[in-house]
Formats: sequence, C-alpha cells, structure tokens
Amino acid sequence: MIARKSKHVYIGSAGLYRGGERKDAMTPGMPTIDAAPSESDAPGGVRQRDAANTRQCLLQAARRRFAHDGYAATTVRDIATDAGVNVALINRYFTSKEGLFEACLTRAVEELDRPIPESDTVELMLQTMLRHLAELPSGEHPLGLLLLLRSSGDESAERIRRNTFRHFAERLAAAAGWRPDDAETEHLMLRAQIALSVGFGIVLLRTTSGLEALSSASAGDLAGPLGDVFAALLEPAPDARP
Amino acid sequence: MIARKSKHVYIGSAGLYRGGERKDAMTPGMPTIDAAPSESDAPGGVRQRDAANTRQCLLQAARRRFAHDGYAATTVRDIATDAGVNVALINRYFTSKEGLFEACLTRAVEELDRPIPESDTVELMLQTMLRHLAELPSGEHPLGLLLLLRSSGDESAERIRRNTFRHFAERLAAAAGWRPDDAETEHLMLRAQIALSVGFGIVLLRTTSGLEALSSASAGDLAGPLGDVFAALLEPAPDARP
DNA sequence: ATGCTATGTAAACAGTTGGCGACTTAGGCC
DNA sequence: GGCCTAAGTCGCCAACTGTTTACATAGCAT
Repeated sequence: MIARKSKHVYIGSAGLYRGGERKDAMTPGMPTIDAAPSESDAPGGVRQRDAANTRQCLLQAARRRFAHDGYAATTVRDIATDAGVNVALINRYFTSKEGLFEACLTRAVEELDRPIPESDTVELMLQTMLRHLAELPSGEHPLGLLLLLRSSGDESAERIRRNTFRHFAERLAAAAGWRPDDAETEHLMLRAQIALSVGFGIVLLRTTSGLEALSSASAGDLAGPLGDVFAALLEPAPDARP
Repeated sequence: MIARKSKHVYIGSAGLYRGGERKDAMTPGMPTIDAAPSESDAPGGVRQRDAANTRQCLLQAARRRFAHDGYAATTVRDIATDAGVNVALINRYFTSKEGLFEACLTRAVEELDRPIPESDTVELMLQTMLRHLAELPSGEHPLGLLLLLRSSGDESAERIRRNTFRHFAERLAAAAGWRPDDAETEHLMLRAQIALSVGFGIVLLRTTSGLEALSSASAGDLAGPLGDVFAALLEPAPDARP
C-alpha cells in the first residue's frame, strides 16, 4: 500500500479551504478571493481578466497551504487549484514557488508589524500577540505567525524570518526594560524570547496537536493564562529575580 | 535560475550532521552510528553486515533529518547517505518512508515517556521538560520534542502524535490538580496545554529562529524563567483566579 | 565444498514536481 | 475594423522521489 500524498479537502471552521477538485467547480470563471464560488460565474462563462485579483487569489491560497501544510509539502498545483487559476501564472507573477512563499512571508510580516504605537508596553505586545493567536472577525485563523514557522530553506526567505523574530524579540525585551549593552538587563532578552516562544508554541499546537481545549479556545480564554505568563516572565517581580 | 533543493551540510553544535556527500567518505565501510567515521574502516575495506546496526544508523539519521528539516523536505536518499547505507534498505527494514518516520516517532515517544515516577508533580514535569529542551550529555540536542512537531500527514503517525500530546497534557493538568469531569478544575486543562505549548515553542524557536540568547541557553539558563512560567500557569495563585 | 539465507548493492521504474516556451485570447486604443 | 499588449492556457520536460526488482556476496550450517 502506497501512502499517496493526501489531496485533502479542508473544511476549516469558516471554510478555510474549499474542496480539492476546485477546477471542476470553478473554471472557467473568475478566480474569487474568498468563500464559495460566486453565483455569477456560469460554468460556460467567459474568463475575466484581472491581474491584481488573480495575484491576490494566489497569495491567499498560498498562505493557507504554506501555513497549514508547510512549504515542502505543498505543490504549486495545489495552490493554483485552490486559487482557481492556471499553474503557470504562479511563475508569471511570482517568478517561482520560492518567490510566492517570500511574498506570503513579506505580507505576513507587514500584517504583524502594522500596529506600532511608538511606545511599546508589555501589555500592548501581549494584546497584539493575542490578536494574532485567535480568530479573526472573518472567522479565519490568522496565518501570519504560522507562516513564520514554515521554513522554505531558501536563503532570502530565511533571512526575513530571522529578522522578524529578532525584531519582535527586541521590541518585547525593550518593552520589559531591556537596554542594549546593558548587562544588568541582559536576562530580559532571554525572557522576551521565551515569551515569544509561548505565542508561537500556542499557535502551532492550536493548529496541529489536536488538543481540544487549546484549539477551540477563544482570545478571551487565552487572555488570562497568557497574561499570567507574560507577567511572570517580563514584569519585574516584587522579590528580585536574576 | 532554478532554486534547487539545498543539499545542505549540517555542522551542528556538536556535529549534528557530517558533510553532505557522506557516500564518498564512508562507503564501503561499516555504517557507524555516531560521530566521526571510526578509524578502523579502511576505504577499500570489506562491507560488514550487521542488520541491527544499520537499522540503528538509519533511525538515527532519520531522526535528525526529520526533526530538523521536516518530513516532506527530507528524502530517503538524504537519510541513506547520512547513515552511510544503501537507499533500498530503508524499505527493507521499515517498509516505507512513512514506516521509518513512524519508527522514529515511536522511539521518541518512548524516550519522552520513560521516567514516570508514579506521582507526577508540576515540579517534576518541569524538570522533565527542561531535560528535553537542553543539551544531552553527549552534546546533541534532544530531538524527541522536535519530531513531535513534524507531521507526516500519515494517519497512523498523526494518531501517535495526537495521543502523545493528549497524554502529556493530561499528566501535566492532573499534576496541577485537574480532575476529569470536574468543571471546577476545567480551566487547568487549558493552562496545562499552554504550558506544553511553551516547551514546544521553545524547542522550535531554539532550532529554527536564530534567536541567539534562546538557542544558546543552557538548561540552567532556562530553568528560572520556565519555572516562573509553570508556576504562573499551574500553581494555585494566592488570589483566586478563574 | 555445497547450498541457503540474511544482508547489501545497483539499476531502473513509475509517478510527481517545478518550471518553461509556444500559443491563444480578451480588451482597450487608434 | 485592425492592432497591440497584457493575461491566461496548454503541453512538455528534465529532474527528483519513493519504491521495486534483479543481482551479488558474506557468513553459516551441513
């Protein structure tokens, strides 16, 4: 018995994925960014042309696949099918599979880094993390953090990843009082990185461990425990702690 | 320019991997389980036969590859080359790539579950986790936790993964006072799963994020912060916490 | 030695994958 | 209309991947 690659059909909480053999259902219509195929695209209809839209569709589909299955496990054909788009267009718009992944990563980093309220506090960073752990208003899980964990092996993508990690670690550490070259506060960097680990660990186990309580927890459910963790790690304790 | 699969050369902290083109250096000698090729295997020497040994070599090499690169990204030829063994032997001894992965997973679970001191305490679980986060006496990083995060997509392997997660979550939760079907202690399950996330998050970021402080931290360095986290999550706080 | 089996080797196979080049066509502009 | 370019399609390929098959041989019992 050969364990063939699973062409799984995702039925996420809010329809993360539509069925596998999208091609039959979609083409030749206009690629749609989200949810069910729009009513308007008749099966025999005319393929409309909209470069920006197809680009977005590809990005969206790629984000989901990459985040969920990892880089190596997803094929460009998977992505194209999900997006309801011809495979060759991936290379047209993103040069290569690596290019597409890098585009996903870049967009994810932008999303994660958007709210920079100048003065960081541990509390604010905690809320940002919470927002990216839990469900979006649209009902979809945020994929940015997850994407950051899916390495492609490509050098330039890897650099983006590492820079992002370092950037957030430093922001978090700084919010907790860490200052560069200050040996006195050096331990805070490690603690900030551990705090970061918590977030990534949660997002990973939420999506891949099958732990019921964790994967179904809402932002509100996580707020309490996660607040305790951040406080224990980064808030100066009453009794001095090396 | 085609982004070819990187046949990287691992030079781990304690020589996790030896160079990529092992075949030239190793064959035809006896496959060796660890470290540098033993002095005794002359290049023109006779290939010795030792099924148990080659099995172990394959397992070891597979563990490293799977844990480090993920299931999909590692090829059976990679593993065979690392182990200094013919590719076909993977299928002989483990039926398939999936079988080999499952064997790795099973062994990892055994290692993780070894010390069951009957009565679990949060403190003991913390120490167990610490032991699997930090370096082994041999100088190698423990790969068990990491392997648990690398899904193969195979149904039976996935079941092992999930059962292991659930098992440890319940052990940890129980150690903190959780009792099945006791709504009063239900919140402890979520907290235990978050505590688990911390461990997995750390092991993941230690190996893939390039965060210096974290990846070079010793068990002793982690003990303090991690102890704080576990305490904040699982030790009953003086002021009641829902 | 003779045979037998466990072990190991080499080559090939069938399916998949990412990428590319030649082609078609929609839609705007003159 | 005629033309042009961007957008999309189609078929192919070379490389790679997991697996199998046919073959070689070491070690051992007889």
